Amino acid sequence: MSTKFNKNMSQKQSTKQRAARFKATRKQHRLETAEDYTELIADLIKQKGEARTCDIAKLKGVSHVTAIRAIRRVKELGYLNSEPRKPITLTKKGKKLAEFCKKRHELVVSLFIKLGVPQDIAEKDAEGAEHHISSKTLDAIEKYVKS
Amino acid sequence: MSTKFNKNMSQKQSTKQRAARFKATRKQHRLETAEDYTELIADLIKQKGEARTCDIAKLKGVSHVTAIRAIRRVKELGYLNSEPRKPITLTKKGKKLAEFCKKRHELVVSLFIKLGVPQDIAEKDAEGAEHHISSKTLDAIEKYVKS
DNA sequence: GTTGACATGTAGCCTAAGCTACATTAATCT
DNA sequence: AGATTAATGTAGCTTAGGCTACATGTCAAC
Repeated sequence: MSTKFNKNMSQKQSTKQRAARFKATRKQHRLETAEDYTELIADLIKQKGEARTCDIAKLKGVSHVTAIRAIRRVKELGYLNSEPRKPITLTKKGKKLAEFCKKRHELVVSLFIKLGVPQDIAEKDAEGAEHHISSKTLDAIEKYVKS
Repeated sequence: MSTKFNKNMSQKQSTKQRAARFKATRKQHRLETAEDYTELIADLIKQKGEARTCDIAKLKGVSHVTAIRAIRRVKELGYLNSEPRKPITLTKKGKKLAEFCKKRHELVVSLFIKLGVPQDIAEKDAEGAEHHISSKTLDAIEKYVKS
């Protein structure tokens, strides 16, 4: 029956679409670490002149071991340079990413604040949510925030 | 020097605050699986009358093995009942969670759409972002969406 | 009542992100 | 210079979330 056929097809389709969304979210999660560390390092360099492992670990709220290993992976992704016992620097790619992340963070926080959320909660919620905001949505947020 | 002292103190404070935000985000990530599966199961029960492992795996876009193990953990958290080779049901706690997640998802999607984001992108971005939206921020979003 | 298909379960592997405990290097302070 | 402290690195463990390959259960259709 055509009705049933169509229903089944559309169900299958929406299953696929939904699965694709979940997959995209998981992919984004794998990038979160890189984004967080890169942004943190940019901040430290701006504020202190250099980014050292122990400060990164403190800021991130993890053990220095966890930080060391995360930094190694972010390095492998090409966002930073690090040599043993030397402060960390960002590559061009890393600087770009940090800039984008900072802007995105600020826009999401601004959005929440404009909606009436208190600053501290806006910061906390933005921290997790921002990584999943695509550039199209970001554009829309920017328009609203600046209107 | 008092100035330096205060600067150090406030820096330390903000480091702690920032670390706390990251920790909260990590904690939220650990709950994401539970939220996703619970919501998915509620959907399946509503649509098909029952929730079976293989359908959950398909919807989530993972292997059935991954689904089985995730379901076991969500069960341990008290959100669902599952017995070998039987369809899964939600506990009272699970039903409540599913309801909250559904509402939250819809509100976040509505927010993005109201900001001018196309439906499909809104859905995709909401999928990842929604888990990090606190109830206070959700209230603010609700007010805006319904205004 | 067998067969075949699909659902479910088990074994065992990988990577990421977390940890503690211990080792080493560097810097600072008598 | 030697001792202390702080930073960095290594070893080795855990848990969560992925996977494939193989084993078993269930059910329907012949």
